[in-house]
Amino acid sequence: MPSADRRLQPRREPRQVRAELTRERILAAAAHVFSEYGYAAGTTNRIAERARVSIGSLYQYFPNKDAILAALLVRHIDRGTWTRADELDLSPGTLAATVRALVRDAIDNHSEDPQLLRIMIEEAPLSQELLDTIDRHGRQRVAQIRDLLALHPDVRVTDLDTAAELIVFTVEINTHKLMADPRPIPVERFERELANMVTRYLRGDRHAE
Amino acid sequence: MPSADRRLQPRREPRQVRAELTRERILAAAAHVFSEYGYAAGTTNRIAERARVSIGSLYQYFPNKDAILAALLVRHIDRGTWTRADELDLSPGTLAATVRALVRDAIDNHSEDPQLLRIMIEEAPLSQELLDTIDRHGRQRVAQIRDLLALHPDVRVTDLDTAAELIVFTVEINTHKLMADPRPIPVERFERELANMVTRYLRGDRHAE
DNA sequence: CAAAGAGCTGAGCTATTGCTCATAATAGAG
DNA sequence: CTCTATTATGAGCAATAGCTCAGCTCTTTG
Repeated sequence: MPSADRRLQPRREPRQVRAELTRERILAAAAHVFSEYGYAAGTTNRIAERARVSIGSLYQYFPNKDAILAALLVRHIDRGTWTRADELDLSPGTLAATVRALVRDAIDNHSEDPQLLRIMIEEAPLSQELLDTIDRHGRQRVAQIRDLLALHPDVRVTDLDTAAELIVFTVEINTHKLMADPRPIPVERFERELANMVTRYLRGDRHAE
Repeated sequence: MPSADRRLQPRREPRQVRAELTRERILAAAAHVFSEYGYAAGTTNRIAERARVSIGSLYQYFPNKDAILAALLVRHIDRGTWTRADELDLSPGTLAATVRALVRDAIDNHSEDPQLLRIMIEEAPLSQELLDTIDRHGRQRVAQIRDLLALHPDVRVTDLDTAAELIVFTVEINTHKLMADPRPIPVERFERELANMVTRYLRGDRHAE
């Protein structure tokens, strides 16, 4: 299983509709196969078979197996995550609602194919390039949330940067957990408690620490 | 790469000291190799080589590759996690300190070989049996924390079960993240903010929700 | 309606892996 | 010291993976 070739770009750009369709079929099949078998056992032959495409065709559009998963991941990232900050209410007394919107957004963004998402994040041998892309998006999101927190009058947390990082990660990872859990907590309860935790944290408090 | 044989027990129980040492060397080597290469690329031959043991010897004590990682995981679990509940202070006004102790404990428990731990949890193809073991321990821990929360006078959260599950997972996973992060937050800051979040959540508050 | 290029096919090559087994070395009992 | 059970060895097998390439079919173009 050599994968010395680290290119992630297709070796041939689709020029006909037919080709575009094939590429699409491959990606769709890959999503199914990875999600069902995991990354290691999700073989390229299985993917090709499921896409009803020959293995040769698969390798015309993806230089190697990693590139297929990378394409799926990039596509997911590009679909965007988290509500845009400017659509949120920043008037006093609205923190709970704001946080709740963020939590709900995270849930929505992960309810599509949680199993695939888990595999992409946990099992995939990500290239450095891809890791950087993910990292960049992560930072961007953290920065966005930090700015949001800075603007909201109800936020009384001292260390804004750490707080932003902490809640972005916590919300995201807990959502993953919810989706993957074989016996998950009911969504409403989960959403409420997670939002409560974040809200109370951000509000700070006047008790003795 | 067949692994139809799902046994996790050794095929031969060590009866001489020499054998016990060999087994130990294999496990130590496996920890290194998995931690360095990941599960898939951490081949049994590499492990045997690192342990300075023939591949045949390896297969005398572990029926298959999965069993090696399983043994490492079980060993980690058995080392125990989280402070015993009865050592904690339950008098009023001590919630922050209590939570902080729990957080610190989680950090301590994961600082040994975070990379290996990550691989065990994320990359390992866990058998149902092992999954059940992990699940059981998880439930036990959640139950333990829930009982603790029920006893503490400062805790004002309504849904105790959900709260316990939420904070156990959140603390653990955030600790993982901290360890794995290429550019991690300073530990003290991390510890403080995470503990703050949990404490404030548990305290509840009297603001309008 | 050709010619040319784009797209597709799948048998099979190469590499690698998990693992076996016949054999040798070593340890401990009597 | 001898005999037996235990432990160790490593060449190599069987399985399977990722991936190539020579030749085919289909589209497009002029």
